Amino acid sequence: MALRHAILATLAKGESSGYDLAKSFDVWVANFWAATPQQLYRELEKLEAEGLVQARLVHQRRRPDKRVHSLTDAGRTALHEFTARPPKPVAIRDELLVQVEALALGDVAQIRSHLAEKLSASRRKLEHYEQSREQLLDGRPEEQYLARDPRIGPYLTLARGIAFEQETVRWCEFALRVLDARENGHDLRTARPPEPPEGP
Amino acid sequence: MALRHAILATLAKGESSGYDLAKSFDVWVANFWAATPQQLYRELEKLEAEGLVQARLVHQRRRPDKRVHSLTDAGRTALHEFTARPPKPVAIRDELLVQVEALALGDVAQIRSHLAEKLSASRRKLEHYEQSREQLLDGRPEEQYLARDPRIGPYLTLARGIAFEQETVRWCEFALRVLDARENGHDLRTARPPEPPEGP
DNA sequence: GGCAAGTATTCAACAAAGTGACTATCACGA
DNA sequence: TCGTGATAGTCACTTTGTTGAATACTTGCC
Repeated sequence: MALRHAILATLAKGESSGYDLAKSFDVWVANFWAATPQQLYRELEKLEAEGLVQARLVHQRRRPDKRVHSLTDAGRTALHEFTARPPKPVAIRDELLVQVEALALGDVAQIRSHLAEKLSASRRKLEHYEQSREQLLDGRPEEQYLARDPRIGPYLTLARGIAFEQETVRWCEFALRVLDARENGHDLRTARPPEPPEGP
Repeated sequence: MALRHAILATLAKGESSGYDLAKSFDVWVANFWAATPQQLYRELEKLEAEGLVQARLVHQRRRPDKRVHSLTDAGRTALHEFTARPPKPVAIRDELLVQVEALALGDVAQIRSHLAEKLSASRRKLEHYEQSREQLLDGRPEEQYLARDPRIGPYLTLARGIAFEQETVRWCEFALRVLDARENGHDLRTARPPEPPEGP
């Protein structure tokens, strides 16, 4: 019963269809929770049955009809109660890190290429996040936003996502430098641990 | 079928009992995969049945007997094959971030205290990781380790864990400063985004 | 005019993960 | 000697998550 709260939190920002939700819970987009469309549709049905969410059918001229979901008062209450409970510790499952852990018995060339792919995927994700940030800020200075805008929650989680991906990029670069140096017998003075650069 | 590879990767560092594994897969310890003891014992049974892992019973004088598991050749092969396949994207599930996302409808005071708890938990975890790092390095300079030691895999994943927790600490501090400033109407010039400090 | 790609949702079956309680043994201290 | 806590493992049950479809409409491109 945890995905449901992620859905409620997303609907708190405004009504949306299952399809819209699916896009924002996509693994390539989500910065704090991932889910497949199937999970979302199933959970939305339950939430509706329990009265935490209501749906209305929207006819569209040029597209299939869609069901647009929004929070009910009960949903808002449930969300509030959820935020008051201690959160479960983060669960991270990272197959790439498992592969790196197994480097000694693993296929080093393949792991290198997985690292390289992850690096470019993270860079793309970072660009995407930065765009969302621009949209949220909408030209205003960050300080003003932080001090007053009611959408501070989404801004903070986005900031977390950005920092996480930046860290991922630094770590992939570090790991690749280390592996390169080992293969070529170069010295490692250029392959320092991922000390974060100074921010912008 | 993903936990199994995490188990194989851990056993690649040396044989261990289910109980030992449980400790290193504990949510408070694991830096890339978390699992409960039940999951581990169940998966170990399967791995044994499939011949990827072998177990021997160890009688202990002062403790209950234990079953110590180690990789078979088939297990090593399976692990190698796993590292050659493209990894699934990271899955992160972070209830605290869901709560922060829902800040506008949430219990702000409670969320603040969850952030504060997370902050101190991350600091403890970081201390723990730093100790593991000292143990791995064993007094040698990092460069030498990076260039030659066969346990480079565990070192890299540990480095990732350390960077991740440092990032978590920075973000929690940032979020707490922002919430404080909002509550007190202070200005936010001291609540900058989590720009990483220069490393040690 | 046909086909891919995007929008929008649903079904069925299965695999994996989480919860909570339960059984033991031993060490240590009050 | 009684409880606590660490060690070591098991059972039963429920909830989640994954896989791989199928359906149906529209736009845009070649």
